[in-house]
Amino acid sequence: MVKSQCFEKVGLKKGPWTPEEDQKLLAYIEEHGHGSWRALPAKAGLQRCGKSCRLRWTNYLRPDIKRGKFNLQEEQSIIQLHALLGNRWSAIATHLPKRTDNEIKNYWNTHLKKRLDKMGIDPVTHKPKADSFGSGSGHSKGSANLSHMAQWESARLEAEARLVRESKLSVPNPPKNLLGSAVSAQVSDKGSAAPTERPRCLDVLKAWQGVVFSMFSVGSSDSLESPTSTLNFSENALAIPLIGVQKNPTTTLAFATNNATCNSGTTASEFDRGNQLECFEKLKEPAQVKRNLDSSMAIHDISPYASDHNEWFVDSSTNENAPIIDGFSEILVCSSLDRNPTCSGENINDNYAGNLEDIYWNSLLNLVDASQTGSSVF
DNA sequence: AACAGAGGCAACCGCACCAAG
DNA sequence: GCTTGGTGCGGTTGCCTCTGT
Repeated sequence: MVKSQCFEKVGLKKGPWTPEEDQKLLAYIEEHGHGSWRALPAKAGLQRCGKSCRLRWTNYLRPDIKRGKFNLQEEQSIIQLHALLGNRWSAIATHLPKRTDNEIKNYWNTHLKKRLDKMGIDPVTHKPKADSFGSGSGHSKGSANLSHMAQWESARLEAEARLVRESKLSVPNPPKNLLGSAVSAQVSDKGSAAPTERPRCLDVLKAWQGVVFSMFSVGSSDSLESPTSTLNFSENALAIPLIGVQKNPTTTLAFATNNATCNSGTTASEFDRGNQLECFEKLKEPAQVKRNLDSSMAIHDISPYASDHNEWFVDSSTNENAPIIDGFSEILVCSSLDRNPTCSGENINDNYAGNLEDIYWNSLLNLVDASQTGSSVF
């Protein structure tokens, strides 16, 4: 199948758009909506191909686009989402209101990628370049679980995308009033369902954020500029939790923060083992974990840009969510029994220890569940 | 002031996917 | 089931601006 590409057509203009062209395109869409992009240029009196018009509209002219510098929160979200989703810029863009996939992609390529690289983090895998996560015999279970989280999130995003398409079909060609509301595929899905709705919080992201991003926050409020935090990786241990350990060796277990059965308030040594096992049984039941995740995703509508957003970012000055991080750290430290005298066989038997990494990741997933109950953490 | 190199970003290109016929 | 048109998406290019010499 050979399609005629728009650039093959003679007489069509390429290159930068002039203000006059912008005006024509804007005026036309404002009046009629875009409808068929292919037919639009002729109707609008533009010597451009439809594709070029669509690109100009979605990346530049759309009224709901925020331009200018990315703030720290946006940067953090991009990094975390990229860790989960890879180069799926449109999916990432759905979680960054008013930012286009193109803009995010450019920002990643020109800023964030280099910055991570400088910090010694592989921008593709989001692991330290001297990989201590999945060392030796391939990836750790943690990586695998993270991968599952990403898969779920991917599935959800795809479902969202389908909804977008469906909603577009049901409301074709929204006219004037489309301006001022979300228009793009990335944004309109939420907008069409409920105009005031913010994009849903990526609950997986929240959990991920709470744990992973602490690595960027240690010792610097502008963590991304701080290469020191990345130097804390040690062999065979997940680095992030270890940072917590270094900060507070007698921390509390809070890895299932809001689950009455599984929760906290006890120190590592006090932690009731029956309680642990009951909790872990729940956590380790994949269907349960997935149900938790699904219901969390279905119920919650907490934007990463909500006013309480900072609650689940690590604030290195106040250490607000340190309990979570430290909780994980405790677990992970205990996963390396030979290195940590506080995790002797008295406290944790071998089988249990063998599953600790599972526990870590399942606990991460459980954090998602915790947010359902109105956690103060999230 | 002039030039060169680097960085940033808008736009292009082509593949992939989907729906309609 | 196949073809075709429309659109979405991610990678890449090339122009413009900034910065250093």
